[in-house]
Amino acid sequence: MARATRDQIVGEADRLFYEQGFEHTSFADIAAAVGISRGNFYHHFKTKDEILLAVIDRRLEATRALLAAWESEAGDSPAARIRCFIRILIANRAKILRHGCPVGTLTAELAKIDHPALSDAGRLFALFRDWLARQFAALGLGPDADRLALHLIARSQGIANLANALGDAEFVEREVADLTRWLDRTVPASD
Amino acid sequence: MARATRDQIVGEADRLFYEQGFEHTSFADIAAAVGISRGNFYHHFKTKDEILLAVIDRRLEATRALLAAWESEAGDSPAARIRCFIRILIANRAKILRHGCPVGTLTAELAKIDHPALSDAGRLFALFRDWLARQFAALGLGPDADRLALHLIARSQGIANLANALGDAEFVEREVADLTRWLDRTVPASD
DNA sequence: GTCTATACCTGGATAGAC
DNA sequence: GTCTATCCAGGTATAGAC
Repeated sequence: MARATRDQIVGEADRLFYEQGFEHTSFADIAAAVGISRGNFYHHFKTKDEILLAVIDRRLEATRALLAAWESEAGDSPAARIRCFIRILIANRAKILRHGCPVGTLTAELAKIDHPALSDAGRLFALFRDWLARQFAALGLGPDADRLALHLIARSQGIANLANALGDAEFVEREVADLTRWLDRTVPASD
Repeated sequence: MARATRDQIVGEADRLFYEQGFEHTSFADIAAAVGISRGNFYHHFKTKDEILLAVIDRRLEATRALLAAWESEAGDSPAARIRCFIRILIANRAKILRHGCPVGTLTAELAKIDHPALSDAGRLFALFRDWLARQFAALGLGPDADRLALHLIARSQGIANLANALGDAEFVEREVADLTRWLDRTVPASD
């Protein structure tokens, strides 16, 4: 079954790009993780850039599913939805301490090596940005919605970044608590 | 003169590691930038890790000098000194938009490839952390000094990170203004 | 669709002449 | 201290058998 092998390749590549970085991960690494030969690998993907784009697509799809899950999970409350976003720092704490934020580290790496897929990776940020902005707008903060969304993403990035550098789990909890207080101060009391 | 060539190598490596990343920069790149042959290169540095350590040392030295400059520049006001720290985001804006924060991106890269020099790079963060904590302590915020220092560094990292991803200079100025207001709220009115 | 074999290149590292 | 020449490992990519 062609699809199954292809999906496995993309899945392992996704994990390895996150854990070891894009450049640091070789075809041999991915092939070994899937349990296929390097030759077979090329039957599914011609170049490394091609598999990077497939990984980004996979992440985009996963992100859309995540946002949809938060919407149904948190019901009609935009503030509760935003809290779902903040809570991923806690839920994924262990991985973030070791490998940082999947979106932020990939974007940073692609920016550094001036990779053409940088703009594609940027769409991951845009997904969160637009979704968060919609939640803030739903709270009646329309004029500042995008500004607030970016602020929140920047704060999250900073926490993930430093948590990764320090390896300090307590720091994450303290900063998440601080970020939650910021949200409470920012949203109208009605919510 | 041995020293001169060595310093040139470290200087160019420092720049290239920042602009292109550590792994992405080859000996050929550095040698070409300095204008020497690869063979000569090895007369000064035996391994790539050796030159990485030299670059980190150089950055540690430069950071100490920077902090000392801020201390004399801002006189006896700890709050003014902290504002110097925040202002580097504005002063280095152009470079940050293109390559991110030199400290944060190096640390993130070394963490991702599990490089032994990660702890050495961590000393760069520690330098800022301790210095900022001392300033907050001087403001009478002793019990929270380290917490506040880390919060400030995380906020800066987030701004640099997202600025790099978005390529948006206006975002930096908005967030720096926000961070400055945070500082004004945090420090006792006396200062 | 999967494999083995292999071509080709880049990058880190060494040897030895000058 | 600087060079040229060279080695070797690992990484991308291709050819072709099964």
